[in-house]
Amino acid sequence: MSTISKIDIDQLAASQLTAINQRYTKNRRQLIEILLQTSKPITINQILKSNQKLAQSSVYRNLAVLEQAGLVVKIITNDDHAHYELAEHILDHHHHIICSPCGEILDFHLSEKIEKALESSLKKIADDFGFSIDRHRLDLLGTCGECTE
Amino acid sequence: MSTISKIDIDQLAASQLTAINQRYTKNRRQLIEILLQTSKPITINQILKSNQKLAQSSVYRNLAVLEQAGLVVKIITNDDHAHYELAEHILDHHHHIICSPCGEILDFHLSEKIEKALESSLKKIADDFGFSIDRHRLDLLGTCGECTE
DNA sequence: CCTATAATAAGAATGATTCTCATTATTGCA
DNA sequence: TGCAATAATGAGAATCATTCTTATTATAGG
Repeated sequence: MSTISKIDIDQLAASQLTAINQRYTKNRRQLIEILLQTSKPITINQILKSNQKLAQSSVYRNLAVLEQAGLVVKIITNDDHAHYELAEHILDHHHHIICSPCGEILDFHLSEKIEKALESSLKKIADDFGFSIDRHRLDLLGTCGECTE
Repeated sequence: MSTISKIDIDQLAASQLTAINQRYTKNRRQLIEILLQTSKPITINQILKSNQKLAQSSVYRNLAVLEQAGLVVKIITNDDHAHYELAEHILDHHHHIICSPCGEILDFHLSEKIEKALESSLKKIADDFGFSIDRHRLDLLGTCGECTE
């Protein structure tokens, strides 16, 4: 669990937005706030439900801006709706366990040992392919307890 | 690299389709054939280009059927177009390295040692979450050599 | 307090994917 | 082999998440 405070995130958000010539507006603050309060990736519809005053088009646009600023990550699965969560330097490095039937996504962590081993492996592989790597992602796909019952 | 032969795949395909009350028709044969000849996941548009006689709606429908039969896997990334490839029991277990700028996807393999360690870790995690797991996927996201130049 | 510029939000447009349905192919049985 | 009965096909329409447009509103800096 991350221990970053609200004020730190505001400073971070402001500086990362400034870096790409964007402002840290009220709407964008609210999006960060909502994502901070949620412990798992959520959809645009869930965001709109949690704050009825937000305009759909603005939420789409602002999440894209926040993603460009590196503050938010867009998660695409086989579900119809994209999910969003805060970037890993705000939360922490983690992976996703996804329920295919209902689309829910939860975060999980690998042990440090395996994570390290994996990372060094991936670094070599990226070199072999002539890729420069931004990040890796690891998903577990299955069915949650509720959907099994 | 897999050494499964064409005839084996036809038998496999026929039996897995039969299992879900579907036929192994000419169109579906051709899709399997195209995917077999390609060494990386491809989009519907690429499939349509490689065989101009296929109808778009049929390709969509039949790939969905082949996916239900467990013969084909649909790969969704942040790219606009889904990619498709043969299932892992036909190819073999592997992961994807994805170029974000151009959307290309290539296959890579982890060493057996790391793959095993990862799998046993993931099994425990799935139990903790009360999930039954179908599979895991690991993606490397970055920029390929061509897009860097 | 002004002015220039950026952000907002309502609704239109886009486009990948899915659906509809009339036509064509396939299967199993007589 | 011929005949239903049923499934697959394919052309185009429909869907729907997402993106774009544009007039209005907010913001920053002099």
